[in-house]
Amino acid sequence: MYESEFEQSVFDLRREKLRQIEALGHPAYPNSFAPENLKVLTLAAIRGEYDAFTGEALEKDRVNVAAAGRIMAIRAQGKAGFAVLQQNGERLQIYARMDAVGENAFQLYKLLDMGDHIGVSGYLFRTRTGELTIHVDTLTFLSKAMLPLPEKYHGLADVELRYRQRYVDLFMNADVREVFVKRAAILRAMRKFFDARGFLEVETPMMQPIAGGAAAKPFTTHHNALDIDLYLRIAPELYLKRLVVGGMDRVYEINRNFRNEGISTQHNPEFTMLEFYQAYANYKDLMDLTEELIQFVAMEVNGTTKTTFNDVEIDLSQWQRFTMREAIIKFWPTEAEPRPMLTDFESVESLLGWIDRTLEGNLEVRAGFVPKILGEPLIHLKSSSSYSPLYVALNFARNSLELEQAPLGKAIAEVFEAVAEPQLIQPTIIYDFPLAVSPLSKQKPDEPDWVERFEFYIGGFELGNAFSELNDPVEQRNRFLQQLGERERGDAEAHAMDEDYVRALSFGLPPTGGEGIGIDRLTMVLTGSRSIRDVILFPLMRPQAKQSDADAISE
RNA sequence: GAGCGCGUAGCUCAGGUGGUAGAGCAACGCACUUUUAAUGCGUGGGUCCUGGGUUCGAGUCCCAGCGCGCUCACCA
Repeated sequence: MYESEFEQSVFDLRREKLRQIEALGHPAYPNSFAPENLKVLTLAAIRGEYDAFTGEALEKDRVNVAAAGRIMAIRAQGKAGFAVLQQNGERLQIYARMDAVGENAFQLYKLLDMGDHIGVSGYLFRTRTGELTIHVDTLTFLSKAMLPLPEKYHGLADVELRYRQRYVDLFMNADVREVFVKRAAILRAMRKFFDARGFLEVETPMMQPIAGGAAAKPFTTHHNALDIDLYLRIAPELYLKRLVVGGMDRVYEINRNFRNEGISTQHNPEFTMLEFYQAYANYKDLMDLTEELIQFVAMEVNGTTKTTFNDVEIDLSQWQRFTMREAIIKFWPTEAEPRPMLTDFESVESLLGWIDRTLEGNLEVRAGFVPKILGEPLIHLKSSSSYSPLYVALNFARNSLELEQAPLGKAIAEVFEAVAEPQLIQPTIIYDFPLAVSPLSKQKPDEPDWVERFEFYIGGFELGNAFSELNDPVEQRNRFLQQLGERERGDAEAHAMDEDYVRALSFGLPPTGGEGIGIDRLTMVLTGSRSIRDVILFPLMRPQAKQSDADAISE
């Protein structure tokens, strides 16, 4: 049954112990723990109630309690013994002595192992060292740990084992449990926030015939009875806006999206997103709402707007706002002058002019920043890690502009991501995005090449994306057609045509603001977790073949 | 997808320059009726990730593969 001899022998020994426990008259797997005349309390409730009581007070008026938990430490001492029970993240010590529990129960006690579940009843007292402890009268066996627990001092430290065997990680490492308690609190706070503002929580399809609403590669699945391929959704966006057309003026959805792309400390193939839509609002309204929301959630969850991420203190009550073009100028590194000016972003020619001045000015001067590789094809640049991201981005922008592979807006967005994004540690809203990278957003009235869209950043990565929704069906159809063009040119992430969505818009979508917020990433920020896998209970791992399977495969 | 690092007992980790594998916890046995990383005495436990190669000899060196982590790319 087990690959290791050690685990198999422990398992066999524990089965023998279970047999002995049954021989003493205790069921090996009882159906419940329900002592007579005594309500079973949680360990948290007992601690909450009696942690403040002195030993004298507990001696004067005896408090009888019943509780259950997993044995996390056990210290036998002749005809008595201590054990520490753990339940729901709370711990409490128990003390069992033969003259109190009787011969039979003490025999049972001696058959207990770390990891077993037991129930006890008895009275509370304080030991010589002052620790609150249950003096056990009756001992009930509940369930056996058939495998040995990890080391009791260091716990389970191997990162891979922690993700693969989260069930062990959770009861061994208290802080892991805390992260997921907070994650639940974050979801609760978000629902509270939106419910209080008249938003309706809805659920839209996760299996979609057209995977729309974002630029990403979808997972494909198949429905047998209908014999059709379906996609796991990459975003709920287009369905939620259909609901706004239908008169649900304020809706939100919190659930999973699936994107068939790379895995990193910031990306899991399935991730949780909050998306919400508010009729008669625009992106400026959502900026205010976003700042309010993040602060509210932080206060509800942590009781403070301060949080520490990557050893940097972040204040979620202090927000900055820049346009994308302003951000490039502001965050342009001084060692890489000339810094661009707003006019440089006006046309392909002006941008190319600035890029050339910048690359020439830096050539050979600052080796760490700009290596001498101007002539190289960009395919090598993109996948190489030996050049500065800034340099790679500038070259990519320049080459794609010269070869007319990308519009001006796409090049500017490229430069922005390389220059500014890593520096956006404190809460920052970046607004006014290029039309070219925003197929679903509404144009700015005075600058038709730019749209009313913003993203917000905390800790150096993007947490949310919002815009004034494009509600002109004719324009939307044109944008889809443009995306189809990019699809034909090989962009697998370009948007597909969604005729029914255009039809929905044709019935009239009111001016609407919509936003998506990555819950996993927000949880990272609020819990100080560096990896997204630390805030997802079961992150996707490559399945591990057993040795016997591996042999079979290789044959 | 690329680069770097890691993989030794159930767990946490040691194992200069190649010489047949070790500690603590856990497990098993004994002692111990207020301990708390309990203590004392004793015992067992390993395909050193997998497969090749070099060598008289490989945990150690070389090659390939697998898994994980980090960085980068894609992306949220």
